[in-house]
Amino acid sequence: MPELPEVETIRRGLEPVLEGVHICDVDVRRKDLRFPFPPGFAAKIKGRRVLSVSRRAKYLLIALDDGQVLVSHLGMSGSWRVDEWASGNSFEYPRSGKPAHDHFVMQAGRGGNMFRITYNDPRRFGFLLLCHASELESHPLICKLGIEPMGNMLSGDFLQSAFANKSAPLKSALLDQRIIAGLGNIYVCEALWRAGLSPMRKSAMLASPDMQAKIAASKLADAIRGVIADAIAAGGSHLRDYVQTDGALGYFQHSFSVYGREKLPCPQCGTPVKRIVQAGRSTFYCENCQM
DNA sequence: CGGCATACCTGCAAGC
DNA sequence: TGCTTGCAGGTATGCC
Repeated sequence: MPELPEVETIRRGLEPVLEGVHICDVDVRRKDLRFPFPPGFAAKIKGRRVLSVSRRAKYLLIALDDGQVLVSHLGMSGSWRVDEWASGNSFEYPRSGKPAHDHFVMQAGRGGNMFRITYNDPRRFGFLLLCHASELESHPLICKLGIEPMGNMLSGDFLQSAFANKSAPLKSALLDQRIIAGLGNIYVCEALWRAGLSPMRKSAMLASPDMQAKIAASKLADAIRGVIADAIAAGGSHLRDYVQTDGALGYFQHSFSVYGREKLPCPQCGTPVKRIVQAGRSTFYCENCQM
């Protein structure tokens, strides 16, 4: 479910709830998600205070007051939910009952407010781990990540040097987290459509020194930045108060140009959108607009 | 090494 | 209606 814009939206929802809370109870309800929980996982979190909620690529980073960082990756179906209730009462689930697949629950308080912060993940491709802040950058899952698509590094020049000599199609290269970290299947499809570039184009074609390639690379960088910014803006508009209750795509899913729109008309030219499979993943594109 | 298929797991929609 | 099938937004692994 979540690509970078969804993770950023969840981060913005969690930040005002979590910052400063005292974690008074932690409940780990499975022995594993994608990875096994290490022994003592809950005990290392219990009693801590949350300093900040940040993000690197699709990873949520919850910094604790003893130097540990709770790292959360949502996989395909993970989400965080916050329930608030009045201090002094015990928590009660709404009448609809306890949701399935709540795997990790923290109870936390700040002032007179009590929060229950729950990680839910039906497919269990996500994971939670603890890492010391000083070792985060060298963590095997983090250290190979490429640049942030919202950061200053992303430019036509960057793409030209990153794609030089790469034989992989643009679709695969953009999904490669070691180059740009945080793009997933949806936003790669959308960015390529905005840039008017075929997902099958060899990446190296963008790296040639001629003006045409330079323009295409720069257009692609702008398209990536734009599609991510638009999706975050749409996700942000989905925030209610301080709580983002799930990892839904917000309103941006209503403005996909090609993703999930096989046989529907291209918004630009009306040609039916094509679906193909590349490296085992669906690719949606317009064969008329994307060359 | 790069690039691709596969595995992990559950839920859901489409098709019969 | 109820079953089967295929597909899903991510990442690590192993194979060529």
